[in-house]
This record gives sequence, C-alpha cells and structure tokens, in this order.
Amino acid sequence: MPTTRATSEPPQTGRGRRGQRVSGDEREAAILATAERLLEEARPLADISVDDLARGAGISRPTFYFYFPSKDAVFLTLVDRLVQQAAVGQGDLRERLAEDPAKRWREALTVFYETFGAHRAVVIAGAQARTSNPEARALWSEVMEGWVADATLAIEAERERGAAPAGIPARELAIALVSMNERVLYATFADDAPAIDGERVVEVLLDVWLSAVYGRGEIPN
Amino acid sequence: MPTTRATSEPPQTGRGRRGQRVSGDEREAAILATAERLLEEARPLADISVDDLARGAGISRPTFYFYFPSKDAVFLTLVDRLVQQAAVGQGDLRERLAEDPAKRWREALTVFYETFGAHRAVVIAGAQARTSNPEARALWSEVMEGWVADATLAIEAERERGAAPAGIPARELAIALVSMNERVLYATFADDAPAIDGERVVEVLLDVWLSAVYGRGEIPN
DNA sequence: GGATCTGTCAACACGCTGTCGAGAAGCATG
DNA sequence: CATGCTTCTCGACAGCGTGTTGACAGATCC
Repeated sequence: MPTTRATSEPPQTGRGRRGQRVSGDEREAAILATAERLLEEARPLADISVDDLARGAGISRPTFYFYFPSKDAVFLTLVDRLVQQAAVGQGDLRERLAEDPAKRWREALTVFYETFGAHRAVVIAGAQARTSNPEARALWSEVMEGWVADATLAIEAERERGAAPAGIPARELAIALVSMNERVLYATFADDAPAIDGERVVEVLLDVWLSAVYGRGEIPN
Repeated sequence: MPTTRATSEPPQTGRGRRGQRVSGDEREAAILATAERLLEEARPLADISVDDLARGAGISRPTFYFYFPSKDAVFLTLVDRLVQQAAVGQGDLRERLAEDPAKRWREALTVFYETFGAHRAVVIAGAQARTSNPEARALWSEVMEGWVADATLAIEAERERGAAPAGIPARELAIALVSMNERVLYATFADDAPAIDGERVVEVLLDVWLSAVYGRGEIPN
C-alpha cells in the first residue's frame, strides 16, 4: 500500500509529499486545511473521499496522489501535528516535580482537555482511523505509551517520597488511568454515549486519579 | 439505508431476515457463523466483504441481501447477542446487594472479562463498527448507559449505608469508571497499545474502582 | 534549445455495494 | 395434477471510490 516511489528522495519532509522546495507546499497545506474543514462538517471519516479533498484544494484527484499516498495519510498528518502540540504543552509540567501534586495533576489533565478539545474533529477522525488503519493504530499506541511512561514515573516518585502508599504496580495503574482519560475525553468531545460534561470532566478525572494514586481502597463495614 | 421491504411482514424475528418459518433459518445462522469465523482471521472489519460472507455461507451475494440488509447488520446482530449474554451473566449479581462489596465488584468485573473475552473478535469488530455506523454507536451507547445506571445505583447505595464517603456525583464517577473498563478491557483483548495482561486486568480495574468509590483522595505532605 | 526537473490531469482497470428482474422450489388447494 | 402463491436464488447491471498510467506543460539549469 505504501508504494513509496523509488525516485531519488531527500530526507522526506513529513508524512506527505516527497519533493522539497517548490511552491506546491501551498497545495499540501490546502489539502490539510480542506481535510480539517471537511471533518468539521461531513461527519464520518469514511464519507470524505479523495475527490472531496482534491476538489477542496483546487486540484484533480490524480494530483492529490502526488502529495499524499492516500486519504489516511492526510488524517495521520493531522493527528501527528496535534499530538506534538499536546506534547509541547505537557513538556513544561514534566520538570516541575511534585510539591503541589493535586495542582500539577490538574494542570496535566487540563492541557489534554484543552489541546484536544480545540480540535475535536481531528480527535474523532483519529479514533476512527485507529480502528481500520494499522499505521494510525501504531502511532496512537506510541503516544499512549509515552503518557503511560510519564504517569508511571510520576506515581513511582510519589510513592518513593512517601506521598502515595504502595499498591499495584505503577505501570498497571498508569495504563488504567490513561485509558480512562482517553475514553472519557473522547466521549465528551464526540458527545457520545454516556459522557461527562465538558465543564466537569477534568474535575471528575482528577478525582479518580487522586484516589487511585493516593488513596487506599479500604472498605469499612 | 434500511430499505425495509414493504411486503406484509410479521413481528420481525431479529435484526436479520423478515420471513418466518422456512429452513432458510440455517442460512441466516450460516452467515452469522461465517461472520464470526472470518472476524477471527481477516483482521479489520472493513476487509470482510459481503461476498466473503455470502460465499462462506454457500450462497451468492444477492442472496445475502435477502437475509440481511447490509454487512453491518450482520455484525450488529453478533454484538447484540453478546451484549445480551453479558446482561444475563450480570443479572444475578444485581440483586445480591452489598455485604461483601469487594467480592461483588470483583464478580461483576469478572463477568465482563469472561463474557467478552470469550468473543474477542466480536468485541473488536463492534468497536470498529461503532466509529462508522450510527446504529452501532446507538446500540453501544445504550449498553454503556445501562452499566452506568447500575454502577450509579450501586455507588449511591454504598454511600447511603455509610460504607462509601460522599464525593463527586455518583453518575459522573460511574461514567468514568465504566469508560475505563471499556477501554482497558478492549486494549487487553485487542492486545493493543499499552495493555494490561489478561491475568491481571480484573485486579487492576478493581483496585481503581475500590479506591475511587471507597477511598478519599487526600494527599499528605 | 535540449535535458531534466516538478506538477497536472484525462482515462483506465478494478473492486465493492446494492438493486432489478427473471426465474426455481416448496406447498397448498380446488 | 394443474394452478397459484410465497419463499428463495442468482446473473447482470449501475454506480461509486480507489489507485495507476501515460502524456504533457512549465520552469530551470547548462
């Protein structure tokens, strides 16, 4: 499926076109912009055709293939961008260790909520792509893995300094909590199923994180 | 898309064919069986064509449409079944109220793990269908809503009898926890991304449920 | 002023979905 | 045992979407 043309190709700019300088960069940008625009209208990802993308960018369908190897690659690029954006927002927090933990955790959750909330359409498309596109799945796995690693370290640090009690392996806990974040935020953004209101979602997630990390699951009675 | 033929139709048996007695029931069953079998091989749902289903059941493609209105309807039926199965398994627990809460919660989680774990392929297909098929999305929403309602009641009951402390609205907490279950179990079954080992997953989920419901998120220091 | 890029598209080959119309196959009943 | 009704079956078609090919225009460099 990749069918990456075997012509002499430099470093490879992004996930898109393989050429380098030419003004055609605008075209690439136009395709991306069209994709995001269409996602905000035509609901399901599958309902957007290569032709829609091409026409939206003012080119023909074959020309589209000059810039991107497939429709999915376009959305992959969109998701890629967003993920990097979130990583940047998170970056600052990583250093500032625990001193006012609750505040730190809330900040971290807020960054996710805001970064992804600002591009709901892309988030939703990403979730769709993930189920059908192996590359998308791999990308998202990697991203989640990163968050889990961060959370694991944070939990372990809190345990070591005596702030949090010992408990199940930090990594397992981190996976459960990060997964919860993913699913709950998705539902909130997609206004799907039983969802938590946007105003409340960070508060609710924080509550679960704090009790899971710092609380003991002791049952009275 | 439904295009339900307007011929005189009785009650409507399931989501499938509209006829009634005839031996063609075997055909319907064969299609369903083929669907589940193919899901266990050909990875993505999208890679299974109506033709595959038809051939697998020993009929031609047009004949398939006599039994099911579309490919999705077949998978919907599969999911429907599974969900009902899980409801049955859960049913017993609902009555037996809280006396050994930890044990009860563990049992409930175990039922999900085992019921869905026994049909991973269907679970995975359901998740895929949900992203692209409105009907599937609605069905799953309903199911989740049911679990959330149960969990909400259980949490409120525990709070009323003084076993659990007051906290954020029970429904919000229930949504977060049920969502976590969904996502984490899915990852485990699909062996996706950062996943928790099957042997451990119930234990881990239980731990988070117990601390979220019974614990206080107080941070020392 | 020819070689060589980048960029562009009409036309094609193919695969999949869903429908239509022409029947077989079963089973009543007069 | 026709005759008719319903159930069931499929060949053939229309339509849409993808991805590829091949021809060709305009820069640009030498």
